Amino acid sequence: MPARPVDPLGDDYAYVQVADDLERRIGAGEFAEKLPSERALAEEYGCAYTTIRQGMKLLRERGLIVTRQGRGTYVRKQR
Amino acid sequence: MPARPVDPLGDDYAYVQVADDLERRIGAGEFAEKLPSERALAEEYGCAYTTIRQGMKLLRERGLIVTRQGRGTYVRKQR
DNA sequence: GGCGATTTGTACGTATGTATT
DNA sequence: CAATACATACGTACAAATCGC
Repeated sequence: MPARPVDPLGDDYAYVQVADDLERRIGAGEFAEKLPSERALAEEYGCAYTTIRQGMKLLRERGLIVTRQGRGTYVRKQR
Repeated sequence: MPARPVDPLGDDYAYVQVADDLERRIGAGEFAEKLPSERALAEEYGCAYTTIRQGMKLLRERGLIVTRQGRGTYVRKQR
């Protein structure tokens, strides 16, 4: 279940595409608990580190993940 | 009532300093209704445009301002 | 309606700081 | 102490919305 790389011509902004695709992958159970590092995701999605961070912020606001400095980003147990 | 430029050695992060100082100036009634442009504020505060944007975001979350693309940023009528 | 000027929005790449392992 | 990972900050470029002429 690989990442769907960001489409620069897509209707949505890159960071929204990232957030939506990560949400899809999380929903599919791809990340049991911990997500790859932000830099690794940037490579996977073919976009900038800062764009990944914008997407992650969206997911935090959606309540899907929790991020801790120096540790990583984790899938939030349901709710 | 000039801006208090960002202090790189301050306890708070630059973007928090910006937000706090703008809140102070808003409270003092310096901006009747419209704030200077983000780029102008960046010059005033001696920091990057993107840092101003982070501070503005904080102020939006605090409910103090409203921002509209192409128009500008406005002081929110109390509530 | 067009055009340019202004202003906010998104995106990039990089550097450095801070926390955890 | 070193490696890893997130956080902040910078500067730049271009896109998109708005406004005035």
